[in-house]
Amino acid sequence: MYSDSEENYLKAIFHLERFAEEGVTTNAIAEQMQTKASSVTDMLKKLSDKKLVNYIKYQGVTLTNQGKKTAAAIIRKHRLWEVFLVEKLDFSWDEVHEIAEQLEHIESDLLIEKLDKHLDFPKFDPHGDPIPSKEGTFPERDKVLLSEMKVGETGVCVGVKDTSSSFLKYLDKNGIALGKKIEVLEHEEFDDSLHIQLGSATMVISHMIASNLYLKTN
Amino acid sequence: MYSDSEENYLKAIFHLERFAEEGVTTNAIAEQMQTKASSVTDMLKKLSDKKLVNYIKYQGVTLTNQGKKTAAAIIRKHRLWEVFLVEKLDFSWDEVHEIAEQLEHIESDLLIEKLDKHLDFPKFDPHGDPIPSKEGTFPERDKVLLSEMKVGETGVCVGVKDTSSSFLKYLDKNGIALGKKIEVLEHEEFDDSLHIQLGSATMVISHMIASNLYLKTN
DNA sequence: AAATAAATTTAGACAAGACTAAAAAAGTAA
DNA sequence: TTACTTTTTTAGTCTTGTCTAAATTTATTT
Ligand SMILES: [Mn+2]
Ligand SMILES: [Mn+2]
Ligand SMILES: [Mn+2]
Ligand SMILES: [Mn+2]
Repeated sequence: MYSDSEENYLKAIFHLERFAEEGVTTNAIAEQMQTKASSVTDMLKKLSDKKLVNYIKYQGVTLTNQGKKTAAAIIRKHRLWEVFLVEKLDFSWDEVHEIAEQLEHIESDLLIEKLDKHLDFPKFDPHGDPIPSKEGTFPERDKVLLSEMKVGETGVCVGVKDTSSSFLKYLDKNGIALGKKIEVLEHEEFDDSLHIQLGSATMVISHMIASNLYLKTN
Repeated sequence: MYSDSEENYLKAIFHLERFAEEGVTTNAIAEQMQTKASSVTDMLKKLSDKKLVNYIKYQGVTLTNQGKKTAAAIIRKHRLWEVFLVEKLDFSWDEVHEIAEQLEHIESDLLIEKLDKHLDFPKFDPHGDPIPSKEGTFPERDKVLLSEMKVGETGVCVGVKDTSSSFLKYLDKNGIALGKKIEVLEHEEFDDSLHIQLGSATMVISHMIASNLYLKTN
């Protein structure tokens, strides 16, 4: 239906649109996609011709409904494959993104339906990101950054903001994983580091870390 | 490493090479790939530059060792994915080829290693075709076409020669599947049809069918 | 309101992979 | 051996997706 490149642009615009109040800018897309602004302009014209984006010269783009639906479908595939890689093939959560980037372009509705069933209809991927339904709606979940929690509060890890390999490996090394319970014991004013209770252990965590970890508080 | 198109050409040449005494001809490749002879010539030059084929103008091509190794790796991926689709996702054997055609181009050695393990290191795909090892060697298996068996002989279905959806569906409909035991009861001289014993049932099978079904005789 | 800077688009080029039409080589028949 | 046929290659074109360099538009300063 759509080329890999077109799909990647749609995905990039979709992600950028959530933080943009106006249209998404050419430069923002170029940076996200690691490409040149002129290449972006070329592609925006093509996507516009195909009614996937609303594009007015010099004014950035927004996705059309068709564009949003298509982007959601690609994200759905990406995240389902990530679940597969971690749950079934025993990959660790820092290894799956690049492979999912390829797998997300495999074209077969039946395949995704069967994969979804095989994985028992997961709602969140290995990084805690929501998996959109076939219809394109994203499951919501209350979550808050660890850095925004007050001393004495308790929560369960449900996601990461930064999904870089180095951050995920740091969490692994320190025994922090999705599903783990954390209590904020103490807040260090000087550098905003936190003392936390993790299972039976207690540890100190920098603000950098705490501001990239999502918890669900009850 | 190599583009999807290059990989597809290598695969086509690999399959054609097994029935060609001389080099594989341009026209044969064009037919196999559903493309034009001129496109084939273009690609043969590229593959030759990359030392994947031995190509002399007007004399057809053969794969180099590097070409053979690469082709085997792609076939390995294709067939492992087919096993996955049938064994884990519950596809039927007539639905998997097109999807495997896409999945075979996913690039990750680790993925294939883990998939292989997940599937418990299968040696044959859902159609009975051998899955080459990581090193590129194909497992052998004694097998004979049902049409070449003598009256009274017994064997177990281990593969199909024709893998078209219509043939596979015919087999499904008639309860013929890999692993099933078949005995040749009678040979009809007039049209070479066969009366066979399949489990507790007896049935008549045309020569067309019998000459596309491989059995292992003990 | 100019002048300057930044963002964006256009123009022109290139590589990959395909095609058509024409030329060249190889094979076959008279 | 010459004529005809088939196969293969070459020449030139097209599309997709990318790039650089230049032009244009928009935004920000003085
Ligand atoms: Mn990812
Ligand atoms: Mn993810
Ligand atoms: Mn197949
Ligand atoms: Mn097969």
